[in-house]
Amino acid sequence: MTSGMRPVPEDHMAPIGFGDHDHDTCVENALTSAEQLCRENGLRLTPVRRKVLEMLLQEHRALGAYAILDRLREEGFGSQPPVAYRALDFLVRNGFVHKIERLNAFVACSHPGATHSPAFMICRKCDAVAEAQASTAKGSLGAAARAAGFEIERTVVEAEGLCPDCTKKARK
Amino acid sequence: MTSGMRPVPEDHMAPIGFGDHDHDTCVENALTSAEQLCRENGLRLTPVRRKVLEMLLQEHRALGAYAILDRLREEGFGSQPPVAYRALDFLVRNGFVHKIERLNAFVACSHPGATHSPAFMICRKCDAVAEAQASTAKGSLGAAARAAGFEIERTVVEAEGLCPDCTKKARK
DNA sequence: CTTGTCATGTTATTCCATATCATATATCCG
DNA sequence: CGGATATATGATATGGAATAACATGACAAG
Ligand SMILES: [Zn+2]
Ligand SMILES: [Zn+2]
Ligand SMILES: [Zn+2]
Ligand SMILES: [Zn+2]
Repeated sequence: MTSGMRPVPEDHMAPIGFGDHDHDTCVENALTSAEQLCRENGLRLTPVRRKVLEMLLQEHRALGAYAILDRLREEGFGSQPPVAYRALDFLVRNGFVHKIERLNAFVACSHPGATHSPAFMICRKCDAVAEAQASTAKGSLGAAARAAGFEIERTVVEAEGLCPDCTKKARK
Repeated sequence: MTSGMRPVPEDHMAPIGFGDHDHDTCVENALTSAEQLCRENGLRLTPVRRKVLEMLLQEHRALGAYAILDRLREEGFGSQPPVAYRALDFLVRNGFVHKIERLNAFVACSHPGATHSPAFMICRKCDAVAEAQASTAKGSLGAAARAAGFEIERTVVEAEGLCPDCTKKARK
C-alpha cells in the first residue's frame, strides 16, 4: 500500500484461517474493502486482479500460480503465466495477498490495509493456512540481526504443522 | 540426524556468515566433523554427498540445485537433477544443509550436530547468508499457535535485508 | 493528435523439482 | 561363501514455477 495506512485494532488481528465463519460474507466484505482501499489509494483493481483476489479469498488456503491460471482460463481471461504472475504481483505489492514461500503459493491477506509483517501457520495435512502477526524485530532473530549489523527489510515466518482439526482426527 | 544428538554450547551458535574468518580451515573442520558425525550415526557420506557439502561449505551463501549440478558434472559425477536433489535431500535430512525457501536454494549449516531450528539473514545485494538460532516456540508466533491449537512441527524463519558490508557500501 | 504510462496478451525460455525404471553396491544372514 | 535385502547411483522423461522479451490496447496529459 502506498499511503492511507493505519494500524488495525488488535482484535482484528486474530488468525481466521482455522475454525468456522460465515465465509460468503467474509469474501464479500474483503472484496468490498479491497475496492475501497484501492479507490482511496489510486490503485486500479482491474477485472483480472479482482478475480484473482476473489479466488484466493474463496479458499482459506494457498493456491499455486498455475492453479490460479487454470481458473482464469475458465473465466475467459488470458491463460499464459504472466497474466497470473502480474495480477499476483500487484496484489502482493499492495498487501492484499501474501506469498507462502514454503509452498510456492499465494494466500489472501487476513488483515489488509494494515502495515504488518505476517506469520503463517500451514497445515501439512489439509493445507489450511492461518495468518498471524510476526514480532519481527523482537525475538532472537532481531537480536542476532542487531548483533551482526544486519538490516532487516522483510521477514518470512512460516510454521508448518497440524491444524486443530487435523490434530483431533490424528488422535482418534 | 538420527541419534547421538547433543546440544551445542551457546558460544558456537553465533552467526558466522558475515565477517572474515579463516575459511580454508573452516571448510576443513566442517568436513571432518561431518565425517565423524556420519560414522557415529551410521550414515554414509558418499563421494557425491561429500562433494556437495564441500561445495556449499566453500561458499557462505546459498546455491541453487542446478548450480550444484553443474559443478558435479565438472567433477565427473552424474549430471541429472536427481543426483543433486538426492544428495541435498540426504544432507538436509541429516542437518548438514538447510534449504532457503525464499531463494529455492541451499546453504551449509553453521552448527551441525546440534538439534536446532535455524533462522537466516539473507543479503539481497551480495547473497551472503548467515544462520542464527530461531526461538520458535517463544515469540508471538508460538503464542498464536497455542491460542489457535496449531501444533508446530517445523518453522521457516528468513530475514531479507542488507548485510553489514553492503550497508556500509550503500552509505558512502 | 501525439506522447507517455499502464495494463493485458502471447511466445519462448529458464529454472526448480519429482516420478520412474534400471543398475550397481553395500550389508545382513544362513 | 552365496543369496536376499536394503541402499545408492545413473539416466530418461515430465511436471511445475517464474521470468524475459515483444506486441497490442486503453487512456490521460499536453
Ligand atoms: Zn496479511
Ligand atoms: Zn489441517
Ligand atoms: Zn543449522
Ligand atoms: Zn551483502
